[in-house]
Amino acid sequence: MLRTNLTFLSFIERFCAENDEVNITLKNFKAGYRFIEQGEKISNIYVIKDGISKCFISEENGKDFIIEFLGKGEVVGELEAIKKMDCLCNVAAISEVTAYVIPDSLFHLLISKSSEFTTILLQELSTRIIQTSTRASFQQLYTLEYALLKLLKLQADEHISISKEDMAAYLGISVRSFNRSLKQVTDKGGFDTPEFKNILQLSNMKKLLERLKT
Amino acid sequence: MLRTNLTFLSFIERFCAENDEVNITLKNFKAGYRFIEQGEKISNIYVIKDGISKCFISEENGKDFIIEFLGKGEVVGELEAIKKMDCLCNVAAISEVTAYVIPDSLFHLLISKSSEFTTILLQELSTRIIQTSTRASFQQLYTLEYALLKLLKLQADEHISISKEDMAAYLGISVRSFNRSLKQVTDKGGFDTPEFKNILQLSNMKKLLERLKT
DNA sequence: TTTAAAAAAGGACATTTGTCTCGGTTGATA
DNA sequence: TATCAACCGAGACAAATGTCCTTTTTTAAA
Repeated sequence: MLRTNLTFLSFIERFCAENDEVNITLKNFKAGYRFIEQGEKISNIYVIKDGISKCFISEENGKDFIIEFLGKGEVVGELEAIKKMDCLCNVAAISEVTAYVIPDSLFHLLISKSSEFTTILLQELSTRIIQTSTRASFQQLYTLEYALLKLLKLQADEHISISKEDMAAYLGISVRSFNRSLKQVTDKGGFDTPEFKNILQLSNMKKLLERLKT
Repeated sequence: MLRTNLTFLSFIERFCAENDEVNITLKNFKAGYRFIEQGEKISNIYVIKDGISKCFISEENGKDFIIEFLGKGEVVGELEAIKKMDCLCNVAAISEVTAYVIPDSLFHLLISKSSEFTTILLQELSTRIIQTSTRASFQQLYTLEYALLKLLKLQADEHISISKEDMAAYLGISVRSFNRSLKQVTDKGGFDTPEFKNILQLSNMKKLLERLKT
């Protein structure tokens, strides 16, 4: 659920180091800041150097669906550059985020000049298709409880914690349903370790943080 | 829902025409034949020349989820070649299918030697991500009735018809729910045109066909 | 520390979806 | 044509989920 791509990140950092004059900058975003807005035009690609973002689609009925959480080395805006289209999703910082900003002209140049870059990009896009498809299938065909369990375990494994609102949006359900399933899962036991208590407690604090920063 | 990529197809056909010696063959699959099996290893890429296939994931709980219906020019097996992994999905012919079979060595060669090919491939992968994400969001956040309407309209637009089982698997629901929603939709009217009656009637025949061919 | 305001959690009910089952329909065969 | 079998559709009930509203908890201020 938290996607990363260290290969991509090191490529960019090496490229910056080796090309002083190059037109890549670093930007900082505060937690909560939405740095890409669905439907708008962009002319840059962002590569996350640090922090966690969420990439989500806002549907016309007012609901949000989180496509993915993005961590180190993940790219945003490359679909828009390749397809020359308006932004498909919103992207917002969940924690403090630092990102490389790459003009799309340079992005296209890299594709045409560096086969190493192209290979990395093909890998990245492939991984996304695989993950998106696998998840769509999983969430449609398994019970919520099962999906929730998986989500909690992932957070434990990756030592992160995500607000309840975001977890619900990721699962495509209401917060009410989320709470209900959470209770079921915890009642059945298995999650009364200090680690999980921490994750759940942190989930609440995340909300607070988001509010403070906006 | 029925994806096609005419650019890809013409590239391959032109490439074959211009390179007599090239190691690309044509294969035919009868309706119903599953030419790629989830979990197996493959060493070819398939490009559909004619006919319609379905690409689906079989989950461990016995349920299937249809990722996409693939028409002319769509590629299969390229993720597996790029990521060097076992097959993510099953792919089965729905109608009679003709496909170009391309060894993955040639596929990799094309990526490294032809920037035109690479561009087409990047476009294809991007389109897939966009479609998969958009659909996942839509199906999670809208009512079934809404999704069903969209699905029926698409079939009318593209002059195709798909079996009820497959439509249900595409929507990630049981056939029972599918029938229920279908009744709701038709009761509310708007679908009593001859065209839609045809589509629904054909849906039943599709099932019959599938059975005959296996 | 107490109190008021805001937010999160949970109860109650309605709606949706799945499972199991039965009855009617269709098609094949004698 | 009569009969059987397979299949499809839908009823009945159970389980899951959403919406709305009340209760509880948390936060902020006096």
